[in-house]
Amino acid sequence: MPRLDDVARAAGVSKATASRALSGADGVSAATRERVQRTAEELGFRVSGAARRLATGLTRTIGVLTPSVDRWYFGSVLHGVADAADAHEHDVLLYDLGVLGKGGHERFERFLRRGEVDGLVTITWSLGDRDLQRLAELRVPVATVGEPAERTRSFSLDDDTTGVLVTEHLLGLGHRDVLHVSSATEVQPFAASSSDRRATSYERTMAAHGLAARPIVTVPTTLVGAHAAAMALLERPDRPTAIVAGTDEVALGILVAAQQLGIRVPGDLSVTGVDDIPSAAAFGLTTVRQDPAQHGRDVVAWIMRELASPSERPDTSRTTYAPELVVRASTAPPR
Amino acid sequence: MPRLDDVARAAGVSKATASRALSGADGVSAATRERVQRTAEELGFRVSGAARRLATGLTRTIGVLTPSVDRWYFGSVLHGVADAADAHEHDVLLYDLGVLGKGGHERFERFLRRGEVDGLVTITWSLGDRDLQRLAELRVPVATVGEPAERTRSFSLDDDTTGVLVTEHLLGLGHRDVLHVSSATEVQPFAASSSDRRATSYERTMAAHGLAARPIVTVPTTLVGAHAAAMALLERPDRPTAIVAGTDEVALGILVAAQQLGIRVPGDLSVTGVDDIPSAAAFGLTTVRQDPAQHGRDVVAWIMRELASPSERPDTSRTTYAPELVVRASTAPPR
DNA sequence: CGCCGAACCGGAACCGGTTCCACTGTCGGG
DNA sequence: CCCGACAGTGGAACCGGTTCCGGTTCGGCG
Repeated sequence: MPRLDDVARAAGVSKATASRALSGADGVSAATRERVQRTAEELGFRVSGAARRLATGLTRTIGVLTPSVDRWYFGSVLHGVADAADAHEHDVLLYDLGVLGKGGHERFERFLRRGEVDGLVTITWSLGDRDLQRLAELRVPVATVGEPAERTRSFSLDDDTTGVLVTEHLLGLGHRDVLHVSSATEVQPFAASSSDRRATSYERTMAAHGLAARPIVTVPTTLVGAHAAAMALLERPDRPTAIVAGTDEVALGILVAAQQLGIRVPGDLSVTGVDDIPSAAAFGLTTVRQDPAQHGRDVVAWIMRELASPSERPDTSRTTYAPELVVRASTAPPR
Repeated sequence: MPRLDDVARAAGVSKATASRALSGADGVSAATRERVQRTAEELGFRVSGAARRLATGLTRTIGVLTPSVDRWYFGSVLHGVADAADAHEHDVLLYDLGVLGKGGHERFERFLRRGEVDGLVTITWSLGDRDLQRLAELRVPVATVGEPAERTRSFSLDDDTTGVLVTEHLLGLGHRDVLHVSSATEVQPFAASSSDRRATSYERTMAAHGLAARPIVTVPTTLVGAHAAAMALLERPDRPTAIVAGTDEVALGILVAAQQLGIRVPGDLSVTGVDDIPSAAAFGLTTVRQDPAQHGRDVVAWIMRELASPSERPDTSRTTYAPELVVRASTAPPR
């Protein structure tokens, strides 16, 4: 494996010049640079990242702390992060903390001990407020995506509006008896969790129309869990004419349950979700769209800016994305 | 930020001894080791990964090349890889090549130029055979998961049996007119792709029972795509009594289409899938279970073994996992 | 024609660990 | 009692880049 020294010698220059020529720094004549680059190419030279890191102190790596990546939302954010990082010639170091509680925190500790990154993005649910505080002390740009955070910069859907959007939509169709089904957060949230804020925005909207909000029903976040809970819910005698679900997974759980119980959607029941996961389209689910991959790209863009010109005091501002209502076949006027 | 030197000085030993003490190498008395470790702890010392890498030539990192991680299968494998890698104190470097064709290959080239890993796992669809060849020349353990590969070690579901399992199941229920719906592979496969082999195993099973296999129908891999195709398919007059789908996503697409067309499942139509994705349970889909996360853990275990004691010639053996039939409510005897 | 500065380049000092090798002291065996 | 083996330790040479600093060279200007 050829070293920089070899390239330098072969090109008839010093290591210093070879380094400058290859890294694109100036102080090298065009001719020399060209020659060095060609020799490097011929020799099949590859810079040693380790050596470069040691010398510069920069890793050209950004870390991602996330709950299990096998879930759509987290995977999507990660996909966006990877995409943008790659565009900036940076690597992505993945720390999958797994389902919270189950060893996730030890993994986090290991990251703190061992992780070397230039920037860090944490995805919703990964961490509690105290942990975020410790990250902030890491002296690298840290951002959270999926939930507004106190301690760090954050990128997230404007949850205060999602409830308004779907509820208004249903009320506009003539519904009066609208129930909100929220998904249980699996971890102690920072301040008010996404699901809480989505629920609150539903309640606010109902109140604004002089309607009584039904008590929020909370079900598991997974499709299976939501489905099981929905089976019980839909058989209650006081079934509403419309349900605002906190996420698409919950909404789909309800859809499946309804089908199995012979309740027609949207004839007997209207249902809305939030997220616009890929299967939502297939099921004709009316929902609120968000683009997690884009959030991922945006957070990387911010990190890169921060790396290029660090802001004096830690930037803890929040970016919220406007939700977009997507009307499909799961909502209709009540019978 | 304290350096090893500082720790050594504070503990009254040399850098050499401090290094040995902290890295767990022997040649240090228990007392000294304990003392050094305590001082390191007190000073908040963290080894510089960059320096360690430079000195040892080892990155303690394993790379993952994958198509978009926002899809369940890929995300699940990655989850398993991350889990196992963490257990072995290794980091995970993610290279999300994205949807193939769309710049994925340039990303691959970048990886080749820049990626420094001790071991590499590539997930199905990431690469063609020629690329795999180039990876094999990288002098690090390489394994493929999700599909048997010629050039590398591989871990995958035994696709030659999945078709047997579900087809036998349907025939056992009394079905005679069984159709196979396959999903289109998005990239040129190595040899015979998963979907091809699943299809073949269906055909073989039909033949073994003296039944005519219907021509294979191919639909897009995504739920939406499959759904659209299924809408047309199910309205044809020669609708079969049972459908063997190549994946759960396709199966769900069919399920949704059936529901919208008023075709009862399993009354009018039985449907099976493959994968046992999380939502399969909620939909009561009869399917073949596989555990991608486990494959991910296994591949890491292999890499670790290979790192500990490299085999002489490249190990290109294949591990195949026995598929497991999960019977749910989407299959029943034909009417 | 002489002087000055910009452009280019080389030498050498890092970056922070690991590891080979030589050295000391101690202990068991002959 | 002496010698060899061996455990424990320190010195120093790496690993492979980047970058500071100082030295040439050369063109332009007074």
